[in-house]
Amino acid sequence: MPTTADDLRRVALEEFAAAGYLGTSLQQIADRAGVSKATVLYHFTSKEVLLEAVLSPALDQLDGILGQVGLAGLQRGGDARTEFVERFVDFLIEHRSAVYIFVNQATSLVDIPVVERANAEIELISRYFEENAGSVEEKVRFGVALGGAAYLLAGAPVSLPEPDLGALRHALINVLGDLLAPSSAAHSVVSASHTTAD
Amino acid sequence: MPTTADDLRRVALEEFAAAGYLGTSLQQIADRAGVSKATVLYHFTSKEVLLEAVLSPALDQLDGILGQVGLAGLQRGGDARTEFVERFVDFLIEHRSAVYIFVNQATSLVDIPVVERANAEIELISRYFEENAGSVEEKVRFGVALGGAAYLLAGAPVSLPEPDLGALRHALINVLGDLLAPSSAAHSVVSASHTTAD
DNA sequence: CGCGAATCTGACCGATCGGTCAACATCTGA
DNA sequence: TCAGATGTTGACCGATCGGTCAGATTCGCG
Repeated sequence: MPTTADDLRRVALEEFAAAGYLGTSLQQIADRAGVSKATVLYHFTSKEVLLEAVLSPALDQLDGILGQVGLAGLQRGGDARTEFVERFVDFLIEHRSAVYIFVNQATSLVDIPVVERANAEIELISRYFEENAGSVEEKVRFGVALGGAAYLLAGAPVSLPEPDLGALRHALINVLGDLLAPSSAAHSVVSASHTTAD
Repeated sequence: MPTTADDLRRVALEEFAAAGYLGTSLQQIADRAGVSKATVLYHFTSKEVLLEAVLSPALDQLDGILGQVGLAGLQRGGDARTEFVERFVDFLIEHRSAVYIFVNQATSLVDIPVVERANAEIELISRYFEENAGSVEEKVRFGVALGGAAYLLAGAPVSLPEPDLGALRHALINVLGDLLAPSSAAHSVVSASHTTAD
């Protein structure tokens, strides 16, 4: 059974992603969770602490992915890249609300520790892709992949087949695979065998 | 010489893009423009009207691009697509702050007419790319291109060579050209002849 | 049972929000 | 010159914000 704190984390995640951190009041979160505003501030000492509790699980998992794949392999672009893309897409889908928050609202959420942690991790990954040939374009490719995926996975007015996450995952792996391929060769590096049927 | 209304539009555009529409108060805009808050509300009857005045020029230009290129050509993917990509990238760069606002803050700005107009235009373009083969992946490619470019052009933590917009433009045309190419063939459809030197 | 810890709440606080208004300054053309 | 339009301002308004606090309620456990 979900505890009150769990409910509040879940509701806050949805509201922060849909209406924005600044656009969501503690009163709204309390109402949707069926408790009073004072209860929210009992479980989380401030709105910032609530945001941190909402984003931290996603950032922890991102840390894990970077550790497993090994960032060194991303530079020269071997199998580590294709493996990274698959794990990265699964991460983006599973934590799409959290990713949307710290990708699309980071610029307006300065001086909040958990947001600065997210920015640091994004910049870290970006640097490894950058150290390949064609520095500027490589950076652009990574930035477009990250920002584009976050935009697409949360409320873009590009009506997607919402329940069919499998097809979305397949398409994202292909598109991001192309974007993050080490050179301009090797299209569709992820074969259909990795995913369910088209 | 810039009028007070011009100053307010310029300052509001920067603030809305940097701190978000909800995160920017009329007092901040007034202070940065060197006038009182009441003066802001004299020139623009409400905060929403100010937002509309800030976003409308970009949306008008987007209308113009769609009219010139001709949306019909985008479906079958001929020369119209490559021409569209170049015009689109120039539009994204020139109006990057406005694009960032109505791409990354649209979900939290519901029921605001100018934002709904922006969503309608984005959805319109998306539909033309969708009617090609591979519906889902085509949509994903367009969504990633738009959201990614908007993310990259405004404050992404992917430190770019800021003054060198020419290199950025070149890279974006290549990357978006790849993403929006009608099939999985024809990499780097935009040759170097279209841009300045590398 | 009973008692302390954990949970929850309504009332309240200062600050800031977008917006209104009457008064004042400045400019313009007859 | 002077009257009306235009521009600007400080004072003020109700509403809502994040956050505090004392007290009520419920829970776990000897």
